[in-house]
Amino acid sequence: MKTRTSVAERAPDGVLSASHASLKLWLRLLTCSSLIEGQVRRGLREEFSITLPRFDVLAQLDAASRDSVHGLTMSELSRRLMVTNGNLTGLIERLVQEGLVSRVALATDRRTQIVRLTADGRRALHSMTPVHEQWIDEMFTGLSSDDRVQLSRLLGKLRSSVKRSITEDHRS
Amino acid sequence: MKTRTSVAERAPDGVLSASHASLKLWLRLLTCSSLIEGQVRRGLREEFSITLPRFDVLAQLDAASRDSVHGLTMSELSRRLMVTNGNLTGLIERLVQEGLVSRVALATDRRTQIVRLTADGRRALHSMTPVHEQWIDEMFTGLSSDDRVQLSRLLGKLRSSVKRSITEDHRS
DNA sequence: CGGAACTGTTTTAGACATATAGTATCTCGC
DNA sequence: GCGAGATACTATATGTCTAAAACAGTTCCG
Repeated sequence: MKTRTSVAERAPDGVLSASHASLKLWLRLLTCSSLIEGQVRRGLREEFSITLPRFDVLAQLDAASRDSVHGLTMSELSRRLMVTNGNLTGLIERLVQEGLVSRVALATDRRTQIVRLTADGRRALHSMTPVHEQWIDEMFTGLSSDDRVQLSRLLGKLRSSVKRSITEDHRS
Repeated sequence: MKTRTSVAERAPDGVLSASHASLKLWLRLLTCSSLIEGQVRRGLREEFSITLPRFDVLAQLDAASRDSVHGLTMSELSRRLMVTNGNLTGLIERLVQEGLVSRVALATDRRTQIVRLTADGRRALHSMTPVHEQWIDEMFTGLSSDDRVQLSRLLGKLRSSVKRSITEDHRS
């Protein structure tokens, strides 16, 4: 994680409230995200003795293989997982030790490493995904079908807004 | 963070799609959260040379003082920040070193430590909050006023749903 | 060809984060 | 009072995580 809260939720419902609208929205988003992530993390640890980052790596590799791509480079993987390259090095190293993932240098460019799921890795992942998905489903039960559609739409819109704000942003 | 992605976003738009609805929603939520958090983290580091967790501590303490509470205990603070007690110990230790926060034992119960903003801490925080809020505002510009109301409502609903799922959950 | 710039990865230093175990203090029932 | 349990916090071990620097291999261009 990473941290969890960012600024106090409670604000006086007076004059300042309106200007804090975005802030409150962000805090609410962060709360949901942290709660869900915490549950998933705990579940993975207790049921499968694996950490969330490692699970994420396996899941991304599996998804990539379904797109008929044979493994991913370190850079591509770190981009998809939204973590830094340096972070990934250690993560993959541990997964290689555990035999869940293989890492081989690309012949045509000896700088790049191609990471793949091993048979063990794929097997392990497939034993976890249904349970993982069930946890998520359970946490979302309070939302109606329409709610989900709306939420998905709004989050998509937010993602675009944030990304635009990031690319335009060249404060430095 | 903590990690960022959890399971691949792309899923075949075929038969399985429907059952992955919650999963996709969760990934979208996590993406938004990670993007925003990353920007805030970067901004705080570049503009103010402070980390997000430390900023969060200061903000929580300030918010608590506005509620006419004189400081917070370690436990209350860790609850509000949604981090473990052990984590907070080191965090506060560093903030005390920097002189932004003070920590004194409660006379009536020598186990509990009361944490407060120092004058320096309050000053530092108040120089950061307007800028911080502006960053958030900017990232949310793509959402209309109505979008925000809806998103806030849906996230509130989701939060309840997740919390209920957590309290009911006694797998072990 | 041969270096300059670029790209892909690893290394390093420091800060978070969790879970678990341990210490100190308080509370309550007897 | 006094011990059992509860509570508040700290210590330890391990695992992310980032930013920045270092390293290695490629490409580009004169």
